[in-house]
Amino acid sequence: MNWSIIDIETFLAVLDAGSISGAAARADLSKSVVSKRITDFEKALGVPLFTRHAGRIAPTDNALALSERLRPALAELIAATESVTGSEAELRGRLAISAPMSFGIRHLGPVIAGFARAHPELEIVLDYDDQITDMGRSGFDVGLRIGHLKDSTLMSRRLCEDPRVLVASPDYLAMHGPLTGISDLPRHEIIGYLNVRLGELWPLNADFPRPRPGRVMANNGDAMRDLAIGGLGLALLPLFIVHDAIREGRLGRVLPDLPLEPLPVSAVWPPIRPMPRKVRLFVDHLVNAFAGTPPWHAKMHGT
Amino acid sequence: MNWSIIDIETFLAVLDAGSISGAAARADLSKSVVSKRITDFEKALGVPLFTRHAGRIAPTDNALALSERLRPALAELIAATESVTGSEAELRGRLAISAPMSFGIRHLGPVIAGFARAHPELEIVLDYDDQITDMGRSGFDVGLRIGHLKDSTLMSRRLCEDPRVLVASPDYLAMHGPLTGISDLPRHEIIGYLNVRLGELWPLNADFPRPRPGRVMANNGDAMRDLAIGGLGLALLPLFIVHDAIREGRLGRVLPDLPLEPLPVSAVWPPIRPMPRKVRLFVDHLVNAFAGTPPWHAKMHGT
DNA sequence: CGCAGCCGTTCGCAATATCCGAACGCGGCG
DNA sequence: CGCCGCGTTCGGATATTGCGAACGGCTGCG
Repeated sequence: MNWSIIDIETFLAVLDAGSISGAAARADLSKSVVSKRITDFEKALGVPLFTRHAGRIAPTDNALALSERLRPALAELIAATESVTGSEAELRGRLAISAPMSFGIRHLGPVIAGFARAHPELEIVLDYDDQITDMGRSGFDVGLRIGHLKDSTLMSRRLCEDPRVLVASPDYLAMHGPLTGISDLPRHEIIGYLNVRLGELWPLNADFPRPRPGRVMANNGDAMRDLAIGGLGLALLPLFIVHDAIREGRLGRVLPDLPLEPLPVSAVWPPIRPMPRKVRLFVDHLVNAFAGTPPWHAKMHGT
Repeated sequence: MNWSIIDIETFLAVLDAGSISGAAARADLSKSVVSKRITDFEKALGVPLFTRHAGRIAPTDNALALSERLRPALAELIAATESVTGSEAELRGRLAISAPMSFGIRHLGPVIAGFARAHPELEIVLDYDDQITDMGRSGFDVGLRIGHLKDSTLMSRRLCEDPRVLVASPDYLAMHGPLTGISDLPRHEIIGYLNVRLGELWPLNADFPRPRPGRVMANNGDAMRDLAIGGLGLALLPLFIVHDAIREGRLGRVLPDLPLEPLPVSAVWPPIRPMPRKVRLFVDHLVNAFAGTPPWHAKMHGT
């Protein structure tokens, strides 16, 4: 047997990145290293894993089937080695965390930094991306999710709640007319969220009047807010994202009596048994950090 | 993560061998390499895996628990990489075969050599040892077994039958008196088989008269035959082992009407799903090789 | 069309990792 | 006591790995 764990991890990284140079950039390695590892792994297996088209690669069917089998086996191998750190030993290995970008930028940095300082032998990988990652496929240990959970195979724990408000800029309203009741909604556009169709973004009943899909969209809340400030449409956004802009008058809240339920913020993780200690400790850390008054509540009531 | 597959395999090999030098000898490596790999692995995990007592090592509880989890995960990882060789690709990797010594020496050499020639990229590891190996722990892919199978968790396939006969040398009989009926049996000794107590070796009912355990024993059929030729007792042995000595008059068959059923010869393998292709092809090869008249039947009827 | 940019592959070289064998200390045994 | 077998450490030789440059191919743009 002449392949290594690093060969397997490189193979999976190239699959996930879709290219050798992408995987190399993520791992801070040179392209030639990644290319050579893939070639060596193919040679060890005796079958091609990728087809090459003039500087482009595409996975073979064999490669896709192989990855389906390698991921859980590798995860178990890693979990086994990490499980052997007894209850009193310090955390080791890698903790990979995914979180929505806007939430992560604002509220997770110091929380995670505190955890990292408490566990100096633990490697932390943070991925802020609003795109819902498939926990089983992407190799993340823990994710934070805003909204109702759709993947019932994951373990989850509620952290806090995230209220949303419908907003628009004064310029937008001046240009597009009044919005004084729900019957005005269909005459307006709403800025799109790239990762979710309007049907899912707009949380109220199908019978309830709704704005039209807008001609602009973005893949995170900060960008959506800025487009709304720019007068490009309504925006339905978490309060923590628009709080400052509302206070500064760049955005106004519209239809404050809309029956919008707050969204839950939860930690989720794959159902590996036994639960990896690093995951348990991190989730506990999150729960403690968000216990009581969430940060944005404190700020809003302090002004 | 700074351990490798080789670290894991070395760790498991040291556990199985019970010592660093034992594992080094099996792998044809120097002691210092194995010692350093264990130390490096312990360092990577952050916990000791072995306690050291003046040149002796003993596994910690952590080590034993870890190995229970690592073995199946590693086996799956290896099976995954070996599964990707499509139906038309040649076999690769390693096929580890265990078989009883006397049977292996006589009848398996050319069969396995033929298989190895047909699959030049496949590494073959042969272990002839009458001691029953625990397939799940020892890392063998296929085993041959003579006798009724006791491990119902293994997959198995019947190859042929192995008739046994009770024999003694003319010298033994001249010295110890006649053996003309079963009532004479308790007056005689039978040569012991190291891996099996007499209760299991003697296949007939407990009511049935039986010879006494002899003062000599061996761990394989060839040695037992030679002890019988040397006049040290009766011996109950597969026909293929004593066939030549009977023909040459060095041994005589006694009580030919004893109701001894032939023993089944089977191939066994662990229930990995999907069945590794190399195992399937090898078992098919064995079935073909032993189809029809077993080799020892042909020789006996040819004289 | 030419050019720039991006892709993956190959190559030579420097740095790093691995393996070997010798030496050492320890415990058990005769 | 000496011998043996055990595991550990060390220096040196060998093998492996990673880097960066060069290359060819393809695409998009002016």
